[in-house]
Amino acid sequence: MSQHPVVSYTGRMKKLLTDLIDAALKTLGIDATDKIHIEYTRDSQHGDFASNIAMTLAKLFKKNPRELAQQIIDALPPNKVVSKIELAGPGFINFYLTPEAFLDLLKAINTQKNKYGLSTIGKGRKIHVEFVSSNPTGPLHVGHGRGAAYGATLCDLLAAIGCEVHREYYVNDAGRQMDILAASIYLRYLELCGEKFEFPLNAYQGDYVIDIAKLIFDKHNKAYFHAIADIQKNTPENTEEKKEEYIDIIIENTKSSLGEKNFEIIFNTGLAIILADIKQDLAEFGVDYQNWFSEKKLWSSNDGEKAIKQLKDRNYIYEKDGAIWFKSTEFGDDKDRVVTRENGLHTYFASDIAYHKWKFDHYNEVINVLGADHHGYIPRLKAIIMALGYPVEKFHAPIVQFATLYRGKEKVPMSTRKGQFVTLRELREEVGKDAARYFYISRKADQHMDFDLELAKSKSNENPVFYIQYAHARICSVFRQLPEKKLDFNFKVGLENINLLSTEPEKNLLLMLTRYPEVIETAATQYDPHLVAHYLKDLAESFHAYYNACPFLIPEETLRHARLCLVDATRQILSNGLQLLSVSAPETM
RNA sequence: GCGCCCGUAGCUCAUUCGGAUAGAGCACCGGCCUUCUAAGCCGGGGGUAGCAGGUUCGAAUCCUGCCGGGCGCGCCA
Repeated sequence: MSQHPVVSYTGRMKKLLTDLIDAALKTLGIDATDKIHIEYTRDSQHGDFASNIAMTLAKLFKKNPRELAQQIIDALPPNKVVSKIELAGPGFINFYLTPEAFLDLLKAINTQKNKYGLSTIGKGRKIHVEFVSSNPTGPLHVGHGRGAAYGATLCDLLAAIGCEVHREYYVNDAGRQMDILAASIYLRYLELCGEKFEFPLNAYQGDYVIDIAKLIFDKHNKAYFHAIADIQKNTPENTEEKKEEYIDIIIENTKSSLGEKNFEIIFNTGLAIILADIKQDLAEFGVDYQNWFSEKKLWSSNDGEKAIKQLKDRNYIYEKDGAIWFKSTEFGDDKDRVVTRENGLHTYFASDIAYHKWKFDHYNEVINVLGADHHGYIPRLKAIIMALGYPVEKFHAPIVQFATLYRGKEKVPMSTRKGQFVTLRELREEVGKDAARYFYISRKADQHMDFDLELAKSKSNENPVFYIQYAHARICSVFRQLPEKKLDFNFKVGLENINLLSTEPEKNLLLMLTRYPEVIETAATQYDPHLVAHYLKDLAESFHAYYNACPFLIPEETLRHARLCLVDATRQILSNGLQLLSVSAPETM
């Protein structure tokens, strides 16, 4: 065996048993290595591990599964780790392990410390991950928080299995929504100048817009002032039916009154302040990016035109009704998509073409974490990738479902434009970063989630994250008291006496520990961070049960050392797992 | 209307991508602190997995239909 600092221990115990069964099958003249599947048992009455191999092969060879299972059992080579084998049910083979089977496990955890669980199975994968990418038209709200927590944890998991991960936030710093924001800021500015008028229904109404206007007013006073009548000229009625048209004319008037340069100053001031706020918010949430990708730059750098031209050269671009279209239907999309509008402006979709070309030009895998409202986008994104000639199977777009907010039983209405939302920052301040990070990823991403603010605020102690952290703190406390009680802990002696760890809770805890590397691998490769959250809860549960069943700080030397070996390994795994989730592992609580 | 996601205990969710008697937390009931942190442990009640079929040794999981919920279907972003 070569001496890598980081070793894959994934499925070690499973691998061991797989090898045993494989050997048995070979003696029976059967070659079916890839059919062997070992699983954990739900019930300890079925042993520690089980295999359904006899049932799988029985179907193939038209044999009696129980008879075949018995033959396999009889042919198993002798070994030191299996204490008992049973034939059960329709043909399951159940394995019971000896404590010695876990010797390497405890040794590895003790040696590799916070590196334990890392692997190299993802080595060579260079992955671009885009997540959150909320328009910089306002602060992040709790809906974005889920995407942020999911994306960040996913990235950390992929890095943990050895992938090279590039985290990126796509900044929509061009386009109509940003113009609406600039106009909204300007209107609030005019209010500060003393103008009185009805605010457009479609403008951004949050207080943060007023705050930005105040900054501009404080600095420049009335330098940008134009009469509201100029801004409102030619507008239709300010009604729900005509709100889109209304705001577009407001934008036009604002641009022509202010002039391009001054409009840009307002625009950029708003963008800079909001983007800075988002960056700080995410940083405080433990979410870091390698790059903030500017949509605007895509076009100022000519990448946009180049991407469209590439599609044109491949004959996927045509003209109709004065607009330029992309033949996405050729790649399974419902309808073709406009790239350049009749008015000559490129669409958001055109930016996506250029951006995804850029991604695949620099990375060999692309993950785009999308909010549930963007799921309809996936077919056209795939169309882009296929049309440009990139491998579509290297593109993944996991969907993060919305978190529906509740205040007690009352649903909280959410609208960015109306400024009615609970911000991610508010949530963090109320429930704390640890609880928020854990809670967000504790559910499957494609599962709808109800987020009760009252519960999160008033009873944050009920959050399972505290349960896990408590287990960690308890262990730390045990080791703190070791010297106080004039006792010591010798890891080597503990290992030598590992066979003393024979009680039910000890066996359970050992079995939980062996699962860790596989949980990381599965969570990473299946893009399912929630598996880690649930695993840690289960691990903590096994530990709390052990804690209550067996004392650790006892006079008997050998038993004490053995137990503390197990307890210390548990602390290490709890710490490693929490770190992956960006949740703290406190030593006292 | 079409497309995607989903429907599991009173509530919020798991169920190792087809395995054995479907599990936790919260809530409810009963026990456990002169002993390593009671933010804990042990025990109990609680289920036709939306409904109806199908596939097979075996289905919450795969297929079909129906019912119910969320989201999406612009020359918006």
